[in-house]
Formats: sequence, structure tokens, C-alpha cells
Amino acid sequence: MPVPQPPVPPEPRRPLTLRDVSEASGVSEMTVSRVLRNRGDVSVATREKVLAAAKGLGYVPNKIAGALASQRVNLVAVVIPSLGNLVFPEVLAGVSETLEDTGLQPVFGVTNYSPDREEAVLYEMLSWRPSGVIVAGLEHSDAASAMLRNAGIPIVEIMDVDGEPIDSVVGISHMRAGREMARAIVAAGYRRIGFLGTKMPLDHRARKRMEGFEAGLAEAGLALADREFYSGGSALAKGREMTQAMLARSPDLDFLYYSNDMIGAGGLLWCLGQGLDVPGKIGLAGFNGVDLLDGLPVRLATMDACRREIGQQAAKIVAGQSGSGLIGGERIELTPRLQPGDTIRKA
Amino acid sequence: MPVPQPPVPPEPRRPLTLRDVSEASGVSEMTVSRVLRNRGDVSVATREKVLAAAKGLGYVPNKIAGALASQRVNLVAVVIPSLGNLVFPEVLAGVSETLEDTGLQPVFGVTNYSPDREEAVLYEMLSWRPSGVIVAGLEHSDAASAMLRNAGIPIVEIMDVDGEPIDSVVGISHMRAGREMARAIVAAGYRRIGFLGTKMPLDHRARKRMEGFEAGLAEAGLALADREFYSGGSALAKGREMTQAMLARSPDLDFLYYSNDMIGAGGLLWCLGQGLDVPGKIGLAGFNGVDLLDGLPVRLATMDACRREIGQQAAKIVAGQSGSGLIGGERIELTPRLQPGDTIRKA
DNA sequence: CTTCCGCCCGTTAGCGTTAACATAGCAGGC
DNA sequence: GCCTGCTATGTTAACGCTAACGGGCGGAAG
Repeated sequence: MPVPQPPVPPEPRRPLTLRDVSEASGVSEMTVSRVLRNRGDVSVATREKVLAAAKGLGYVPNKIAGALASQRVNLVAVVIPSLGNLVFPEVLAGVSETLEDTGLQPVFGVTNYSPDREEAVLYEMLSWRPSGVIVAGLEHSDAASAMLRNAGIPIVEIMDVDGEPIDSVVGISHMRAGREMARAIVAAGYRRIGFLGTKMPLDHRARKRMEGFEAGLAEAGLALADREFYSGGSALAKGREMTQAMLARSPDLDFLYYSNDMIGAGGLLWCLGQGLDVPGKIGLAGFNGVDLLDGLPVRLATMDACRREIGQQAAKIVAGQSGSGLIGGERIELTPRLQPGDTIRKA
Repeated sequence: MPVPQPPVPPEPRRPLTLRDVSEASGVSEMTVSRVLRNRGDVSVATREKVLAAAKGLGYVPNKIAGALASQRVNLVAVVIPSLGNLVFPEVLAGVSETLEDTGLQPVFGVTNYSPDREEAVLYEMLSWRPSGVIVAGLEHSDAASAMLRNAGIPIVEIMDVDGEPIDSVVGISHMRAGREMARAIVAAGYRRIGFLGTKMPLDHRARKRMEGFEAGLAEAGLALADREFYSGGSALAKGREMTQAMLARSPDLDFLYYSNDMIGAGGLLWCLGQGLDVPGKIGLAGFNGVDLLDGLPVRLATMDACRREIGQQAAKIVAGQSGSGLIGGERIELTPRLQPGDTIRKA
């Protein structure tokens, strides 16, 4: 009759394995494995004995071995261009939150808007055989697209729906967002319109927004009266500087469209500081709906990019909880709502 | 004489293994492995043949099997309380950037300031046998501390140095940051001082800052004249509301210390909107040094928390690049610099 | 010519876990 | 008593890769 072992103080060096727990509790490794995974029938007595031994030893299972044996991995790869842009942490938060009680674990990678790095990051992540991939954008290198297509797991491209997805896609149409903003501005009677944005040839979504915006203006026979791009630095400060520069250069502008809310807020603060009549003499609008703006003295017109919801929906798809019954190839287009704020004249 | 195989179009279903590449290129699996890892001697001819086959097939190595066999894992676990607080994405960015060319890959987990979730997240991450752990804060559950201590890998606790680290630590002293801010405020002649912060009993760093602040005031025989806490919502908006509320309640306050820059900025905007004399009649200060503030009409006094640098240093330690020669147990205390901005009277 | 060494490559034996199957023990029906 | 059908546990063989070692081959050294 085996004497119950007292919990052994964790002997530091050799890493513990199932065998250690099995020896400490007097059952086979398989039974320990069953207990720790709550799978299969194990008597209550055995279960408790095993759990006590595992806790006493401080055993932490080795998922590497487990994943290899079971061919199942609870990781989800999440690939985003940047952490500096407010938007992506919010998406991550949505993903993280939704995955929380699915047993899935997000693994993040950052590409810095570089297709080469995206390819490298994806290769690295796929080599861990995750059970799904969430990746920002629809534009990838050929090699990256091929990898994703052949991975045999759910792929969700997020943020943007203007293009051909590999598998599933969750996002908004940035083209349409730009166009609708243009229409709203034109409808409010503005005519001489300037654009201020980031100088990032690889930020396809910003580009699409601008293209949509110009298309919207064109519908009314208008074109951009001026434009300016920046890169780096504090967005709020850049917004001030660019606004000042543009209005010095083109004093007759009556509207400024900013490619994101932070530079928009900077521009707004500058205009207010100058005592300009907003939205009477000059209107302003940004993009994103960052809740930060709720605290500004005047609310900037913007359009919600549904960031958190994008993360949530994408996570649901990889977790197989989308409720659509589809097995892939889902397409969820969210609709950004125009929030007119106080910086566009009422039509 | 083996005929060179033309690249086979990737047959979709069965996942590729080394064996497939080895068969396609006519060498052993071991040689393929060597080529793919750039390890050991392989002739140029063989190398090229193998690389061509691997690329042709679209082979992606299986790191799970590789890690199990080699007992080496290129993952670094990074555990943070929240993604909503601007601070942590910045730390992540520092980590991610520094790890970029070390072959190490960060894996992030979020605890929502819950010790239980922290424990669960750590257990989950340690079960992947990462080669290092970076975790925010020095306060952990007993079980979590034990796990970390027994993991046998570098552990770096970050953000905070006020306490007993498990292994290495990189951060600032929040106690001291609070105290120094108090001294600067007292030195500038302010006497009736209010505190505005988050209602988060589990945010130990915010608590330490406040304690340090009160200690600093006590040195001058002062105590907080009023205090207010919030939770949730847009920080900028909360800053406005709380400031308004506090000044309505305690109109004789001459200084407001905010536990973070966002609520501080909200308060600042409100004060400016009210036409209050800042910093003459009332002074303001925040904490963090978010570069966002560079764009405000008036620069808020703050203290840089060295977020990105914390991430970088922590990453260096786990990557073994700290340059200290130490094998663990490093302690890096960074010094937050007071940035007086325009919201404290010149002494 | 032999010996030795370095290059290039193959063979063997795990890494720690789990799937799948085998088996022991026991209750109950006939 | 024998077989059926459980439940609780053990045994075996992977999973895909790499560490460690072994060996053929060719040229340089003796």
C-alpha cells in the first residue's frame, strides 16, 4: 500500500515532467494527463491525489509536447502594423477580451507597415502552427498570401474590406468612409477643402480613405484645394503645425479633413486658439472616433472605425463562434457612423 | 542520378513535414533541417537544392517539434495589466523593437489588473516554456511568484522598483516620482493641493505615486486638501468633470495633481476654457510624459515614466544583451525627469 | 602507400505529451 | 457460473524535429 507522499519542496533544476507527478502520486502518466486536462474518466480519489501532487511539486505542463502529440495548438496569431497608432491596441483589446474564455491565446506580431517584415512575422508565427491568424489589411506579399492560403487554418483579414480576402474579412470600407465624409462636407456647404494626412505609402487604409474622399468631392465637381502629409512626431503637435502651415498657404480654405483624429484634434485646438470661427468660417473633421475626443472643448466631427468591434468579431471567427454556421470565407462589413460633433455646420 | 524535381504545386491538405522536403530534394531530413537552420556544414549545391524544394513546396517548419527536440524556445512572455492605458502599448513597442533582431518573439498576455488572471496567464505562458518572462509590477499572488521563481528562466519585473524583485527589475520608483513632484509643487509656493486619480486598488504604481506624493507634502507640513477618484470612461472627459467637481467643492485649491496625463490634459483644457489663470491662480501636473501633450496649447507639467526605455531594457535582459555581465538579478532604476511645462509657477 | 583530418551527410534515439487501444475489476442479468 | 457492459487505469506508438554520433570520401602529410 503506497504511502501518500508529502509535497516535496520544488527541487530547482531539472524541469518537471508528467513522470514526476506520476511517481509522486503513484499512478501512470496517462492518468495524470487525464486529470490535468479534465478528460476521460478518473475516480475522484485519484483525481484529488494527482492534483495534490501536481500542486505540491509546482508542476506546469509542457504544451509544446502536448501540442505536438495532440496536433492542437491554442494560439491565435495576430499581426498588426504598429503599436504606436492608437487604433491597434484597441483592436488587440477587442481580440484579447473575446478570446479570454475560449481557451485560445493571442500571440501578437508587429510589422511596422513593412511587407517584408509582415512576411517574416507570419512565417515565424505559422511555424508555431496556430489555430488561426488575424492580420491587418488585405495587401500582402505574394509569399505571405501563399503561406496564409496554404496554412489550412482560419485566416481573418481585418480593418479593411476593400479588396479580395484570402479567407474571412472583418472591417469597414475606407473608400466608402472617405466618400461619405466628403458628401457630408459638401452637403454642409463647404467648397474649398484641404486634406491633411500621414506620409505612409504603405498605409493602404489611409490611402483608400483619401481616394474615397476625392471621389466623393468629384461627385460634386470638386477637387482637393490643398493637401499636406507628415510622418513621425506627436500627432497632436503635427496637427497644429500642419494646420497653421496650410492655412497660411491657402487662407481661403473652408474645410480641413484630417486622416486621423489626433492630428484633427491638434488642428482643432490650434483653430480655437486662433479664435477662428469653427464651424462657421472653417469646418474640421477627423477619422476614427477615439473616445479621447470626448474631452475636447469642442467635439470634432469624425467617423467611428469600429476598432474594438473589429477585434471582437475577428476573434469570434477564429474561435468558431461567429454564429454564421460558415466554416470560413466570412465577410463582415461594419458601418462607420458619422459623428458630426460641433465642427461641421448643420446642413 | 536523381532527376531534379520540378517544384510541386502545394497539395493543400496534409501538412508538410521535413520528410516531404527531404524527398523532394533527395537528401536526408537531417540535412534539410541543417539547411533550414543554417547550422552545420552543408555543401552549397545541396543547400540550394534544398532551399529550392522548400520554397517550391511552401514548407513552413514546425517549431513545436523543433522546440521539443532542441529544448529551446524563442518566445518571450510579456504580461501587462491592460491595453487601454496608453502606457503599456508603449512598453510593448519598446520590447518588440528590441527583440526584433534577436530571434526572440514576444507573446503578450493581458491581466486586467486581476491577480487571478495574472496567475492564469502566467501558467498558460509558462506552459509554452518561453525563454524569458517580462511582467509588469512586483506584486503577484503566491502561486504566481512561486511559478516564476521555479521557471528557471530570466524573469524581469517592470515599471516599478519599489519592492522585492523575483529576479531582475527595470523601472522607476513611483514613490520617489510622487515625492519629487510634491517637492517641486511646494517649492513653487502652492499650498492647497488636490489629488485626482483612478479608483483602482490594484494599480499599485498609482497608489505608490500617491503615497510618495503625500509623503512629499508631509515633509513641508502639508496634507492633501481634497481628493477624487474615477474609473472607466474617456480619461480626457473624466479629467474635465472631476476638475469641475473638485473646484466647485474646494474653490480655494491652488494646485491639482493628476495621476495620469490624460485626465490632467482634460483638467487643463477645462481650466483654460474657464479662463482660469494657469499657473498663477492654479497649478496643474500630471504623470507619464505622453508625447500627445506636446500638442496642447499649454504644456502640462509632468514626469516622464520612461516607458519605451523600460521595454527596451527589459528585452535586453531577457535577450542576454544587457551588457552587465550578470546572469540575472539585475536592477535598473530609471530616473523620471520632471518636465515643468507651463502649468507650474517658476519658483 | 598509409594515416589522419576535415568536410559532408546519414542514422539513431529521444524530447514530453496524447490518441487509440488494451485490460483489470466489478455489478448485474440470465 | 458465464457473459455483458460498464468504469477506471495502463500500454504502446506516434507527433516532427534535432543532438549526438558515426562514417564515407578525398586530399595532405609522413
